[in-house]
Amino acid sequence: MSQDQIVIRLKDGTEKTVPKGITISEIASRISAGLARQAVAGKVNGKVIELSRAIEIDSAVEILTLDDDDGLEVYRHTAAHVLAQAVYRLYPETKFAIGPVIENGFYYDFADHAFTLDEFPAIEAEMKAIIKADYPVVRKVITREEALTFFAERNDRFKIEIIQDLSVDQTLTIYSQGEFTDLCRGPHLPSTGRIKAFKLLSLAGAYWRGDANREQLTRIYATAFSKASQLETYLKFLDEMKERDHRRIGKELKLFTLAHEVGAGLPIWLPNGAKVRRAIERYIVDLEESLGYEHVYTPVLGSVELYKISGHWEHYHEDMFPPMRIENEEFVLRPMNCPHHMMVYKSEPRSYRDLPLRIAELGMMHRFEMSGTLAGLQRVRAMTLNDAHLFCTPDQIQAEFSRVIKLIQRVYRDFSITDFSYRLSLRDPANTEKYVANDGMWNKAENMLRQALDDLGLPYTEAEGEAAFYGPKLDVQVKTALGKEETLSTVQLDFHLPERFELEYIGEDGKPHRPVVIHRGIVSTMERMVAFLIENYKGAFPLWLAPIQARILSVTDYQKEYVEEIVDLLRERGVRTEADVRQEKIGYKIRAAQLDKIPYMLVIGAKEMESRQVAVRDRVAGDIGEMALDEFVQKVVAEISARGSGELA
RNA sequence: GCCAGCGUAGCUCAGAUGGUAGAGCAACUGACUUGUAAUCAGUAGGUCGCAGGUUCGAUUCCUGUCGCUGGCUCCA
Repeated sequence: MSQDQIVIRLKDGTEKTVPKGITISEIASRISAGLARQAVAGKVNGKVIELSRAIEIDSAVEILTLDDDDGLEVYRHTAAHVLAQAVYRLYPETKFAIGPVIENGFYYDFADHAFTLDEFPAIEAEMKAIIKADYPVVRKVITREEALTFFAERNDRFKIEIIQDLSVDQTLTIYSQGEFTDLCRGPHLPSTGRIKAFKLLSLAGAYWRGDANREQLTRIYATAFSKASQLETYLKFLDEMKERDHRRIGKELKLFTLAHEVGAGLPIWLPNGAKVRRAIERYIVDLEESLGYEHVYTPVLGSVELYKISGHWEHYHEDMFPPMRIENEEFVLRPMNCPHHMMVYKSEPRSYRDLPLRIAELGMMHRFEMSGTLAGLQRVRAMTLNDAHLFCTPDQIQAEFSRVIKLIQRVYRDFSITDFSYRLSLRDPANTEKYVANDGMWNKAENMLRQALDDLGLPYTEAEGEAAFYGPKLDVQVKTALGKEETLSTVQLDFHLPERFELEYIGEDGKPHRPVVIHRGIVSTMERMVAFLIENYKGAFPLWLAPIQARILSVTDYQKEYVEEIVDLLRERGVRTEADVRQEKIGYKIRAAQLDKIPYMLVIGAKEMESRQVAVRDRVAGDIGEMALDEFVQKVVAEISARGSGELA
């Protein structure tokens, strides 16, 4: 092969010999004219680069189109630059921070101009003009000095800080389109005209570099799609997600209420919500007791001294309600149940024969959350956690951990929760003062968790800075109706609290040893769990969780007594039942029951009363015909105890 | 807490470039005794979040404040 030829391997595995220095777009043209038209970028040896970039060595080459996630990312990234250019034209005083691509869109952070929503139409119009002008996007490698000079001239403090923070050997590139130039790693579309559909979505404050102590910038959220129809579909999808919002459904179905007279973040559980919560509480307590957990009750108040021992006072102070002083002693509302459970352990001398000791509680806690973060039942200031602390010997950690994972999997199956992921939450290495100091302990705990996860073969991601102050944890992450990720279940390995509380057990050797504690929450706090379930089920709870499981509808007044008899019978058998004997047409009552998402409606007319039958209507399947009353009772009782996955309406 | 937006009957929403407000559903009353997603008629319900200011006059304009929503920090 001649010196000026190289070999490229394409996505389908075929190899091509091409001239050295060939560009990505030339390769695309050689493959097909259609691909050349659709190409937005290339991927060479795993790295995404512009179509205009040349290849000098043998490489694996992939042509990216908007059907590839990487291609769409390039597209949105260029859209972010178009947004910045439009802002630069309209409000030249604006300074530019960063404009990354995020899931489903992108944003750009600006400073020195106070944006309002009213300006969106003008910005969008300018963006359209920039797209129409079809400016080529030109990449240029520059030196650190050139870059610093350039952005100093533009007076852009953010870009200068970014450049100064990059390592000296980092190659710097700038991208220009028309009169606008931005510091950027790239890659980008060949020209602005390639953008077809975009929309500015919202405005938000965001701290520079995510640090609340630094300048607050204005962030514009936006999205872009390859086709207008896709954008439409996405916007419609956002609207539909809002229909799932637990705050909306919680109001409609009278599950809970929030009143400012009571206080922000302090929810009131209305009868319907309380029924759901009680069903969950019964379920989890029974299940835990069957697995050897021991449930206790402990007070929601605790002496400040208790939290000084635990370390909460030192590390968690700011998240707690301030102390109240009484008879020369200070008390706080507890933000976590762990210290009380430590005292359960300490209530008597322990032997290795007592371990593992699994202390559980539906423990109510209060945390001072900033007002701006509160949201329905999802983020509150008073919450009840499905908490437990497993006290065990070091040898038992592995087995206990895996029992907890199995419990999580069992519970998620019973609740039909399928969309979740595991996250190993680690200490933030850059901010160690947030955590209790003991590097040996941290490393040991992190390694043990990682080992346990690998042994179980669970897929997981790692997240720095998400650990509890006293130790690393495994979190189970789910998504809310608005697409935000949140933690539902958590398992934490703790070598710290046993130390602070000087916990001991007498080992086989007759000597005292220190136990290890595993903190775990399975069904989360009752508040967050119910919020999540409302969204997951769109308010249509499966039978075993539904606040009202059956509603008995009379066709006329004359069936009133039989209806009451059925209600009494079902209630006696533990079925949450109510009557609708209003003087309304049956269609009206059925519609009302459907809107209330009640799993079973029993239609009772003269016929049914005569034959002691019930006409059963299923929330999803509709009219499923008549059956004997006893037969229905058996059916519904069996289905409740089977905890059927429920029809996701 | 910070940035932006919003705040009209129980709920969902109209409305006037300043002359004290409407609809549907829900509620209540009456008639209809009704067969698988809305029977008809009537009644009642709001100092237009709250407090100041401008004005002859404000719910509409201005300021402050409270609440809610989205986001940031935080987080079960």
